[in-house]
Amino acid sequence: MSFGFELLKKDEAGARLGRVTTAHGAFTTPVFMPVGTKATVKTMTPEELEDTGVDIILANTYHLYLRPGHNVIKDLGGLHSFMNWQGPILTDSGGFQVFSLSNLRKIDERGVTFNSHLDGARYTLTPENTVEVQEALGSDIIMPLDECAPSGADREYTVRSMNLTHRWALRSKAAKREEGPALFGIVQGGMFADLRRESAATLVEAGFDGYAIGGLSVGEEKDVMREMTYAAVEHLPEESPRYLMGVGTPEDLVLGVEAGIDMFDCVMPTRNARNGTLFTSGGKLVIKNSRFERDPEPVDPECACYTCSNYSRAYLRHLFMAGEILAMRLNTLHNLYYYTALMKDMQRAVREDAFGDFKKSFFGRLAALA
RNA sequence: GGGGCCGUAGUUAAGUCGGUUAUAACGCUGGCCUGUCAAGCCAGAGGGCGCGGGUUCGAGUCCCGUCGGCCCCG
Repeated sequence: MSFGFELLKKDEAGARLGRVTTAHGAFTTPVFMPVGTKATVKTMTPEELEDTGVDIILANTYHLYLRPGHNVIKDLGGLHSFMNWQGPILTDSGGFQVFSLSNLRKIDERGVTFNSHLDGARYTLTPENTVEVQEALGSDIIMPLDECAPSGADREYTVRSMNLTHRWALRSKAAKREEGPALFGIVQGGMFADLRRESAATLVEAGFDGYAIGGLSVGEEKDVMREMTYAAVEHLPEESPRYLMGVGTPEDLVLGVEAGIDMFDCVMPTRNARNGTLFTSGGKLVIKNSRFERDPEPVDPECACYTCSNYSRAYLRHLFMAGEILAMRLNTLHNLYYYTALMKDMQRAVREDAFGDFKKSFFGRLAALA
């Protein structure tokens, strides 16, 4: 297997600089992975992703299994060839859909039975077939099936759910081909710090190529999310990559890196772009607001992206209000550029022993412009 | 000349046999979006019913007149 992680540097607070190697190339961490659920990061071509600085993307097992079907993709040479993205790909297992499509599924020891959100057809995801599907897709990093419990889950439910997730993780590991992709373990444990520690320790004992922290940013308070992150990280090995699943806002990313997280993914930059919210060095900007009707300035005067280099807020607002497809493209391009640039800034800060200063100026600027 | 239909938010319409603060959609304004069921979701503002009379306890709903638009017959 060609997967590897090298920890290049760690600062006193815990922020890390690292390097992940996969079968489809290497990338520096901390890294942000845009979400390309259905084998496309919505509105962007792979070339455009590369140009904005994207290193690795995420795709979804559940969605691709339903359509077009993993065997179709396998027959066409795998996901990389199919979608023309030659960089690393991480696939999520469908575990999040256990949570987000909770009204359409049933969980038992064997796995999760869904009614397809597309046509209602019933089918079952198990730890084993989830691994099989992800291997067929040709993913570089695969995730085991897990249960992402709701934020309000009580301790009894959470313990049961966590233990089930652990058993599924072991079954996933057993199902994986020897020379297959990298497999991460997913720490669960809800909003209970001791369960988070227990979950991390259990998975580390079993041994995985990397460790993800799942089940966060599901509606809990920010400080709870932080506490859970720290509780899990505490028991994760230095020499393995850590992935905080589904997170988050720019502020979350900075705090996550400080907590020692190496990888992140989130729909926020892409979805918010399509819904008219842009991220800037001065905070969020809702481009559809009427105050931008005649604003000739770029979205973020400090941004070097294609959108900011060529178009005014007034034009972007016009495109958005008119429902033009280009609005979503230009907005997505900007947000992804902002996110990847933020990660590169943090990499540089850790490399130069200046992460503390970076964090201070990052939050200072948001506060000053708020 | 005769007959008929239609005028209700910015727009297009719904308003039962007259009965609380006149509906909806789109548009507009604002907010939200965290391992994508998401070009999505939530909320808000906005009209007193073409105009003038009348009947009635009560009129967008009924009657009369009038203005505007459309249609049919001469």
